[in-house]
Amino acid sequence: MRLTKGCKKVLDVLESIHELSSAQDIHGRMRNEDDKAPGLTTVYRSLESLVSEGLVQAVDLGDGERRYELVKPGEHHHHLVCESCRQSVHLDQCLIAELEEGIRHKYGFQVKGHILEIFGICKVCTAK
Amino acid sequence: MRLTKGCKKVLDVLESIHELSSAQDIHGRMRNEDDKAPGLTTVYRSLESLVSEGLVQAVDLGDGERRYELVKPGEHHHHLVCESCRQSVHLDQCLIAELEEGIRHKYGFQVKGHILEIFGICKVCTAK
DNA sequence: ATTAAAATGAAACCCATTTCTATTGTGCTT
DNA sequence: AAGCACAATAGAAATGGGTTTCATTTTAAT
Ligand SMILES: [Mn+2]
Ligand SMILES: [Mn+2]
Ligand SMILES: [Zn+2]
Ligand SMILES: [Zn+2]
Repeated sequence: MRLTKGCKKVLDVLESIHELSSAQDIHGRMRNEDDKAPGLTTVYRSLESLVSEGLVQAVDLGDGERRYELVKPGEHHHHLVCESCRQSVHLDQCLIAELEEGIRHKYGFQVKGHILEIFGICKVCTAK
Repeated sequence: MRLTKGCKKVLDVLESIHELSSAQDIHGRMRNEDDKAPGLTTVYRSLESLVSEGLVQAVDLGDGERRYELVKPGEHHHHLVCESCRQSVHLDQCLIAELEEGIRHKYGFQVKGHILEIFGICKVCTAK
């Protein structure tokens, strides 16, 4: 599968941001610097492709607005999301992968995926 | 805080189900057995109270529809959700609680809460 | 019984996402 | 170069869960 023009623009934005961004954030940025950038529908479609390609991960923070970010191809990670400043710490390793074997043994359950996000107050905000 | 009539009806339904149910599920059930059961708004409000009382937990499976279930007061747990039959295994202990101390040490991040759900194929569905 | 506070239901509203339809762009064939 | 088939796109409209608003009904307190 090929990267369409829309996908490339979305990738550009994601490369320049490096924070979790919603589809609308991304679309807004694109439209800021170029009035005739792809429409919102195309952004959604591009994100869908990029996610299934493993170049981007979708993150669900439970607030009804999915966020996206670049990841190392095929990998994923989780976050410590600060409820005060909304910044997040991007964890370097998945805490769940190592549990999969145990879960399969104990419950006969084949793990295919998971959601994990941790909320709280970050170091900076605690200091204030 | 007192349990209103609406809350009690919602609790009744949740006691009788013992599976993750959406607000609309719950409302539907209530309306099935009683045409003039509380409206959907009241169901949402009741769930909100019950959650903040710690009697019910809200579960986010990332599909935009929150589910609810009774829990031991003040406790919470996570699930292995089967993508084939949609049933879930209710885990007996939280896998994250024990990591909190480490996270605080390593990142200076005070953990307040988290989302964790695991998806895959359950034992029964694998057998088929 | 009177009155204030809490709970309720119907409808309006919100907003991210999806669907639908018409249009445009791209590559390939002749 | 012109024609054709198909993928990609835009934009509007529909969807759908959830929340807000507000008038009305219940409940509790005096
Ligand atoms: Mn990240
Ligand atoms: Mn459960
Ligand atoms: Zn993970
Ligand atoms: Zn937990």
